[in-house]
Amino acid sequence: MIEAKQGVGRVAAFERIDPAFQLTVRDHVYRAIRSAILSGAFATGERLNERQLAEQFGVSTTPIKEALRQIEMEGLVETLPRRGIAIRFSMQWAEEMILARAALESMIARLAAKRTDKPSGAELLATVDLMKTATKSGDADQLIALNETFHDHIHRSSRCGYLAKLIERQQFYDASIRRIIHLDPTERQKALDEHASIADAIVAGDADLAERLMRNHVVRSGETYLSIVFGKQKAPE
Amino acid sequence: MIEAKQGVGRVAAFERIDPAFQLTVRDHVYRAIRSAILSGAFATGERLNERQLAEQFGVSTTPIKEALRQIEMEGLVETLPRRGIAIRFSMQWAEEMILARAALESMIARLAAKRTDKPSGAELLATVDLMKTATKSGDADQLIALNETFHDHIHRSSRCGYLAKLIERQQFYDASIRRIIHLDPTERQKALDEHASIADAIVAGDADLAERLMRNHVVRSGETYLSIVFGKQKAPE
DNA sequence: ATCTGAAATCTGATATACCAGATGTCACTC
DNA sequence: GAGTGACATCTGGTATATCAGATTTCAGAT
Repeated sequence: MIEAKQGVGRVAAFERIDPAFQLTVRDHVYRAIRSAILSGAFATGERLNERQLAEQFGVSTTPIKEALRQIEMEGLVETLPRRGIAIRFSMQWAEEMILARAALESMIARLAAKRTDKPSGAELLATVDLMKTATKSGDADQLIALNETFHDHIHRSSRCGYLAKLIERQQFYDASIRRIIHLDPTERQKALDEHASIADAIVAGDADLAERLMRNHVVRSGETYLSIVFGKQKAPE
Repeated sequence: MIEAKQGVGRVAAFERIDPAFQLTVRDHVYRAIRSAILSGAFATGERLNERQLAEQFGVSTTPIKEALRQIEMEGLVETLPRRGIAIRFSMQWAEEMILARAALESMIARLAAKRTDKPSGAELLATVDLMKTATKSGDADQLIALNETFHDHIHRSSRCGYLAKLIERQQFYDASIRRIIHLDPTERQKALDEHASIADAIVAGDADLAERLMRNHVVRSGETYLSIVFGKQKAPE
């Protein structure tokens, strides 16, 4: 008995692995193609070929087909039965993805303000504090990670699994682009101020304010990304 | 030459058929399974089996797999590699789908108010007039069709292809449920009033008002659908 | 030179076979 | 009787062959 107790104490605390975590060929292909499209590797209207992709990846067409169906559901390509697969992503598409994310993220911020509790609020404010430090030191990688943590906290506080998943699909820029942005001290400061005021609004339970601030934040930072990825300024409305 | 001219004049004006219109087995399966899930044919957490589905539909597993990947991207099922496919749709999921649609549809209404022009505005108001007539006569089928026309007009005025497509996927009720709703005169009148004021706001170019009205309309009518599909009232917030 | 349309060819769509991880069963051990 | 682990079996994942619509090519007719 004593030994058993000691044994339990010594056992390494292996974390439970997420069943959906294991990497399938399909998932790898999905991410690779998606990322290529979003980074602008293909022109709008350009055709993709299932067999050719299969050959490039060195796999059969089955996982390619499944990945393409997924990418199609995201609206990034269009499948024309027996004719081909055409790229749909464009600057306009990217603009609308930002708007979609702004709409959804502000909705989730509103709910988070209504549903958050003390401990969650404290965590959110703590994250903002870490952001303040990282902003001063200019640690881009840390800021990128904290940014994700920040939005994750809000998603969790909102208790909206579906909305959170939907928002994930509206992201068209990756870490490499984010890093470029966070090199600019002015941009870093703007983002920090916005994050701080959003956190305050949520903790204070001010749903309307949180919603408005979040939308402005997503739209503004989205436009900054747009100008980097597509190299031109969005026309004012 | 003269004959050619006459010929052109006599040629029936066949419309160009949409290449994506033809139906594939995959698409049929996609719609059938999606519809079944949304109508509550499966309990949350229940498992689907690819082989079994293939047998039921009388086809191979390939189109089944592709359809399931699509449905997975909509968040209605979750694929656990080598373990199974689990239903995720639930009342909570439906609530969030309504919120997502409210967020997106209000965003698109805002843009429509900014971007609409004279002829489009006239069409929208004309649609509302037809709705008034149909509401009085209580023609449910006509109302359902006009409802779709109404929202389509707004989507087109907004010039947002991506957002419009995204919104389509947030619909969890079908014509049969809509018909039940439109049997209630009170509900019909409410919907008509909302549609009329939304149209007015858009035509007047009042983006903020159009946005607010659209959101309230989607949330309110969504809750009515919820109570029908899931048979209980949503708790007030 | 232009037009026609049959045939070659390209593409995605579907069917089938097989692989490997996950799960369940149950004889065997202690 | 409780625990163990080999094995049968179930599931989705992947590879391959074949089907059929769409497009292109190009010889032959005008």
